[in-house]
Parts: sequence; structure tokens; C-alpha cells
Amino acid sequence: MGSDSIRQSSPSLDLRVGPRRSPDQAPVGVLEAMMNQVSEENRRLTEMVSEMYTNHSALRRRLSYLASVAPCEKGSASPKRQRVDCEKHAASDDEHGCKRSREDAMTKTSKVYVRTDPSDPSLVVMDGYQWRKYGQKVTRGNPFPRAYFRCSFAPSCPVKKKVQRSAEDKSLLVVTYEGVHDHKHPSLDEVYTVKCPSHINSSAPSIDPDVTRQPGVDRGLGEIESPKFDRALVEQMVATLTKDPNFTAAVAAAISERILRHPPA
DNA sequence: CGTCTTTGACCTGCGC
DNA sequence: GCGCAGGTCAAAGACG
Ligand SMILES: [Zn+2]
Repeated sequence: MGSDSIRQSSPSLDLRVGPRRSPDQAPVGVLEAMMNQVSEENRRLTEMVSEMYTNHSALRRRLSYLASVAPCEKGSASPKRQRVDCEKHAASDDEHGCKRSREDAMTKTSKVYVRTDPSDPSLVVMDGYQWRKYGQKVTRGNPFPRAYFRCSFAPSCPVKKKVQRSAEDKSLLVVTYEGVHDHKHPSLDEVYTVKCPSHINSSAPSIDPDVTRQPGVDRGLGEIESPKFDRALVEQMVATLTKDPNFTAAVAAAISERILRHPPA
């Protein structure tokens, strides 16, 4: 739809001259315009994330209030460990006395639900981080195995996650994150902080738009940032991405990390 | 060849 | 102390 506008290459756009540029017929201005476009979308997505964070905080306050008014009780599957259902988003770990022996102060847990294809037996959730599986167990009360992952993006990162298909809803994956990453999100945060000055390396799975955002180089591209065009494109992107469970998982992971890093109140 | 997955063995906490 | 269940280790194999 709006992609027509991208293809219109304005000759006034190729201002930036990189150190190494392939002299083929590739419209550099168009590419930079697209990158600028993507960077703007990325900025909007960040705003969306922070907005979602705000909403989440409000919902959490409300949830804790409701929980304090009417303590949850829904005896369903297993008589013990049922409490976990009530404290699903508990970032504080001192209200229940279960397993806080090893690094108790540093382990913060969060639970994320990801909708996937029920026929897909893999427990891999693409949330942007890099995980290494180190175990799998069949647990009681659930015919589906639980997979154990460790963050392998940074060698010293203490974060672990458990992934298990819900016994009730086969299309639902329950992802339990434990700990806080000691590094940036490889596909979200890093995009906004890492500067890749001379060339674009494509090792990261994400887009890296900020090459055009360095101070002093991205002026003169403002005319492409038509707000109307942006809105249509972003809305289309959002509509597409929200259908993607992997994207949902990535956003959920990013939100969880933000909450864990900056807990409300 | 390095990295990741698989999987059985092992460790640990907890209830009885 | 024993048994059970959850969590982790590590050797072996797969994969690029
Ligand atoms: Zn990590």
C-alpha cells in the first residue's frame, strides 16, 4: 500500500556517503530513506512498549488490589503448587517460601504465555534472546515435557527460562523467565544503543536502523517522514506483527525485562 | 570445528 | 532415612 511511496527515490536524499559503497545501480537514497523509515517505526514501537509498560503497571496494581480483596482459589489440577497461579506476575520473590536458596536475592521470575501451533512439538520461543537448552523433564500433572533454557547471548548472563506447554490449552506455551539479563536485548534495545558506524553487519536478526540516527549525518532526510505515511505503515506492521506469536513473545520478554529492571513503586 | 540439542544420570529440597 | 519430584550436569551426537 504505502510501499509505493518508498520506491519514489528522491534525488535529494543520497546525502550520506559511506566509506565503502558499492557503485552499482542500487538506489542508495531509497535504502537510506527506508532505513530512516524503519528507525522511526522502531522509535514508535519503543513508545508502544513503554505505553504497554504503563498500562501493565496499572493493571498490576489493580490485580494486586483485587487479589488482596478476593484471594484466588480455583482448585483445578494439582492440590499443591496451586499458588503459582495466583502469583503469576510476582516479581518480588519474598511472599512465597519456595526455592529461594541459591541466589535468592538475584532471582526474579516472570511468566509469559505464548500462543503457538499445538501440533508443533518444539518448545522454542523466539523472544529475541539466544537460548541454549540444557535439560528437559516430564513433570507431574502435565503430559507435556518442560524444557530448560539458559541465556547464551552473554556467557555470564544468569537468566534461565522454562518452557512448558499448558496442560489445559495445548496451543499455549508457558514461559517462565528467571533472573535479569546482564546485557541489552539483542534485537530490541541494542538497536537503539549500538552504533555501527562504517558498515551494516547483518549478523543480528534484527533491523538496525540507527545508522542514520547518528548526530550530524541524518539531517536532510526529514522530508520522508510524512506522519500520515508513517501511521499507515506502522498500523499495517502492528497488524501483521501482533498476529505473530514470536513477536508477541519478544514484546512480552522486553516488557518483562523492563519491569524487572525498573519495578514500579 | 564450534555450537547446540538430546537424554540419562545425578543432585537437592521437601514431605512423610 | 526414604522416596519423590524438580532442576542441573555432562557425554554423545547432530548440524552448520
Ligand atoms: Zn541474557
